Amino acid sequence: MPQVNPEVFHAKVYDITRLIPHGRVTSYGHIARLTGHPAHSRLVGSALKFLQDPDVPWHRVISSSGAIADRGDGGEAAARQAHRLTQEGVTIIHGRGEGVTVDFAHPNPNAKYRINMALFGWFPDQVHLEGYDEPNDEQIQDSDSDLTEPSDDE
DNA sequence: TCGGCGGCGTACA
DNA sequence: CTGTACGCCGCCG
Repeated sequence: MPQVNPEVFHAKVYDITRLIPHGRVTSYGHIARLTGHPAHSRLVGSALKFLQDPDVPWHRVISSSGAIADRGDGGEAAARQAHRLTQEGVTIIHGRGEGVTVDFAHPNPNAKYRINMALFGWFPDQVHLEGYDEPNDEQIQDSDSDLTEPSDDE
């Protein structure tokens, strides 16, 4: 397994996220798999967290359980995410039934938003990324040819 | 060096 | 269904 190149990994996460179709959702874990690092699901969330590029539809990435991840901020972030998805036509299951009107302006901290993954899930086995050698492989080539140097300078 | 802590995921009770 | 326990791995104190 190649080491994780943070910059490449983040770039891949953003590129893959950009490929999620309008009105569909996928999971952190699936994006991690598509980057070639299936065990880095948490890093996917981390990458999306400090995301600033408005061109990346971060709101289309949810937990594999179909629930919108709770950021522990009083439910505001999750509410925003649910709201944006609603605007895309994604049905948010809120509480006891589908199509329940949600007051996104006053999110309930205990509110949990779920999505029917069978309907809106987008889980391609593979995606084509431009600018990378191989979809599932980022071979560390000459980028770090400093192996002649022992790591004593750090 | 160590120990928590994540926009997680899976397995079980 | 909910709650707990781990594994995961980079980051930060």
